[in-house]
Amino acid sequence: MAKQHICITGNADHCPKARMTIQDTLDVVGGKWKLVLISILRDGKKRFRELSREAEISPRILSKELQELEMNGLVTRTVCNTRPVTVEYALTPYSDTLSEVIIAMHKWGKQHREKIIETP
Amino acid sequence: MAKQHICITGNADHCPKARMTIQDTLDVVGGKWKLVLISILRDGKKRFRELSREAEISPRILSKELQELEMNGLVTRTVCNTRPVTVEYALTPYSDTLSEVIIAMHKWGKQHREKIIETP
DNA sequence: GATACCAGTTACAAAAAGGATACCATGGCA
DNA sequence: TGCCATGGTATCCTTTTTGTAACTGGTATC
Repeated sequence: MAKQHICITGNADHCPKARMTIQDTLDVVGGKWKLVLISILRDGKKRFRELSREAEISPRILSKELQELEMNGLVTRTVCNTRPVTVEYALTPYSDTLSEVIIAMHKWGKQHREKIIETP
Repeated sequence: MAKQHICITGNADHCPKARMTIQDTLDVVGGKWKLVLISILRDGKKRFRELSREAEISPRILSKELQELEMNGLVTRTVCNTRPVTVEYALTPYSDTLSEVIIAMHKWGKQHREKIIETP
């Protein structure tokens, strides 16, 4: 993750547009968890443990994924001064630009599930 | 890959829709290469070596990814009886259902690239 | 015969991802 | 004082994914 094959020099000839832009997206939001976490956070902010439980993801991985999402400006981390300190994770406005991707994947997953159930 | 967390029994209460459907999609089309390959094949059918060169993917991985895509009904494999045997890979009609996902990811990658270039 | 291209496969290595457990610090409660 | 909960981190280990290099087998070309 975080490698960027963004070619600023712009020799677009050997840099087929479609392939590269999709790889750029995957660099930021690819992998097993990032889109799932964003999709969960679309229901509203959550705390660390809540996310861990809802996504069924171990603290270690969750911590790493959230840091990466934060670095890419998709998620904010807020420490609340409650009695046992709690931390809230929420989506940034910028993450809204991913709506189309998430909605498309959500729709496809739904229709695909229906398809493979009716034709076993 | 190929694990399915599709819960046919349908206890949807502990099966939050958005999360699961996105994971279903990732099971089929997740990973580093599948969407890239599909995106390349949208320009038209390609042979094995062509794909290998265009995606800069090694034969071993390419072979595996194509098999998985074929198993999921997204790609067809056709052996042509040319002199050195060639094999053509093409998208199936069903793969068109992924258009929205691919186009959305393509658009996002493009705009994200522009964003991070202008704000370094 | 030597070379090269086709479509892969095999064996092996490296890296990434994932999981389990223990641990830290803070503070509330009994 | 001991025990719980919070949000993590550290350590160790296993599994999965990805990559490299070499190789097969067939055909065509030089």
